[in-house]
Amino acid sequence: MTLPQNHWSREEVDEIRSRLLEGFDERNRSLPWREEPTPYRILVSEVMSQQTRLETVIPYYLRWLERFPDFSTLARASQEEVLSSWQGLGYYSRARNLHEAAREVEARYDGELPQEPEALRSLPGVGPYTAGAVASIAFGVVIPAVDGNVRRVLARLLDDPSPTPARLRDWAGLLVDPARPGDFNQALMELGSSVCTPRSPECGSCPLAKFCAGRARGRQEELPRPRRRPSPPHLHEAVAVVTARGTGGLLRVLLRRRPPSGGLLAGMWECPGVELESSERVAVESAVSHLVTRFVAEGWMGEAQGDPRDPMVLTTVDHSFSHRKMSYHPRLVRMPGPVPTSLEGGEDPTDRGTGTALRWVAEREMAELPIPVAQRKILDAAMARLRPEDC
DNA sequence: CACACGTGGCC
DNA sequence: TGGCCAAGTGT
Repeated sequence: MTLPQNHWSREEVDEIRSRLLEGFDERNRSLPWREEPTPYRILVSEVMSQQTRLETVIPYYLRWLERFPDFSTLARASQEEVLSSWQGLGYYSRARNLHEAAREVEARYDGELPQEPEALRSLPGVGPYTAGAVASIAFGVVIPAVDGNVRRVLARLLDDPSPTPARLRDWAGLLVDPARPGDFNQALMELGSSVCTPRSPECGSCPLAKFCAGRARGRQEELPRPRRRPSPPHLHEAVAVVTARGTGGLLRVLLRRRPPSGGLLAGMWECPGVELESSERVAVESAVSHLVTRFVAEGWMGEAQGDPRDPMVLTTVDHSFSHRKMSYHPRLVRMPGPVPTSLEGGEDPTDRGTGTALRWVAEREMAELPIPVAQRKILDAAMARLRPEDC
């Protein structure tokens, strides 16, 4: 392995830095967290940006800052508020970790984010990349920040198809400008996202082309080597969209909260569902029927008598997660109701510490609850189906 | 090291 | 439609 100091001379390292920073200054991209950077805002922006495009992050960031302007506000918020604000961004453990990090900052650091990379690293949701990014951007600590963009740029500069994390850290650490570490790190990332792109990199306009070993061999397009992933499994789920009228004829939907820690979509609300062995129509009908029978037996309809009307078939919703492909097979089940007043908005009497809970949610409350994208689609379709009629 | 963990955009 | 990828982290 080539040692960092043997690859480029001192003068060449200086030139790489100045070329990169020059382009960064000229472009001078305007981003909300660059307006009035504070450690809190930089941390929020970096966590939101994990595995997520900046254009997607910006509106979430702006809303987040209005709702949780500082560590103290975030630390005092409920998990439900936090997840609601994160709803649609994905990787919801980031929100739970950021929430917990804010509480640690309040409790252990007197409300001030620590500057030391190791201290940052110990906060939940802060790994090597985020610690480096926050330390360098918010505090001027001379430390690299290696994300996917930087990895690709370095793989090409060094002509290394599979650079190890240690090698990437060493090279990025050699290059980082001691005078402007935060700007340098961002410049390297922006080069990767705008010029040194995964496909069809624009080497002609790259300020570092003359230093690029991959380019010299004409194989920049093959660097770094992509990891092959097996295609994720395709699963099926029967979904019961159970509705009833409550006080004043207000429409309510029976929703379930997923266990609040660990696992897919932790703490998010959804329509009750059952994983299916087969996607056959009868399997769906049977599963939904079982669910409804159970809800009635558990008293969710209170003293109400009568059977639900025949379930209505809603359009199947296909949704790809990062590691599985789901087909949701929803049925709209209208209960005779009314929802007993004692159950409206109340706690789940059948929650025996499983972490899951059921609740009759008014249509209006759904906007406040953290509900994943696929479930939103199901609920929207169900509400649209109900609206034209009087049920 | 491998895998879980969301969503949206692009081709 | 399907595969790839994005300012990664936790286990």
